[in-house]
Amino acid sequence: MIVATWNVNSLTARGARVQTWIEEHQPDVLLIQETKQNDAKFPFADFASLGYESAHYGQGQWNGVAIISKVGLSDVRRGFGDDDEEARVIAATCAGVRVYSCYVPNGRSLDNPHYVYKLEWLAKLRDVLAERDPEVHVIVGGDFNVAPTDLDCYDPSVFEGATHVSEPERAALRAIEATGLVDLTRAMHPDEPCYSWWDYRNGSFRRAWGLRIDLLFVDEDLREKALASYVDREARKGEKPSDHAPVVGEFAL
DNA sequence: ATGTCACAGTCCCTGTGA
Repeated sequence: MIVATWNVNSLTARGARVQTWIEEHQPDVLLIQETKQNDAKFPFADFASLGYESAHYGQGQWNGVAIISKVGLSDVRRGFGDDDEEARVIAATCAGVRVYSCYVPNGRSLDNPHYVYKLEWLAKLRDVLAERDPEVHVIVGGDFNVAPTDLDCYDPSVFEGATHVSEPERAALRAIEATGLVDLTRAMHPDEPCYSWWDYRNGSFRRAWGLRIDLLFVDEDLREKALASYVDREARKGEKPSDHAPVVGEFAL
């Protein structure tokens, strides 16, 4: 089973590239973030023609998360069931695995109310995951907008006093892991940076100025069944790329 | 740090968010 997560930075702008990537990589499940669409615009038919069912939680101009699957898609849940109006999380069951597509708030700056929202959002995600059925496999993927350790950041000195690397954000990720989840890419590549995002500005990609902020958290049994995890840097190259590359996990299921 | 991109509004530019 191949599961990937990809922040596409507008599915409207990225539709053709996303379709090509799916055709070439044939993921069983793709977790998408930042569709920036409402349901009326979401390309359900295009994905269906490739053999995928889709579930979308869209909002329009901002945010928007989706799950597409060719191994079944049921029990879809949108949001946390609270009064948050931002479309940042969708869950579904695919081939018996509970999968989540998450777009964690950016935070903007440490003194911004959006940073508080980010920490509260991550705490809510932890609470949802803490209450899950331990008998069911789970994959929580997405753009977490947090680099878990300094290895996940090309130059920690540049990020002093900034979001994405602060201790409270990293503690929030550890709290999620403490529910029994493993950061798959890091578990399989303990020493390589494995960046997944590069700023569009400054030639960041060619200079390798990246962050690893797109993550796949899996339960401990799935980690044992994992065959590979990698970032597809090719998808960051060429015409009109997203600023994020897909992160892939492969499992013997 | 800032060499970009995408969006909406009201247009071929500006503000916002990332």
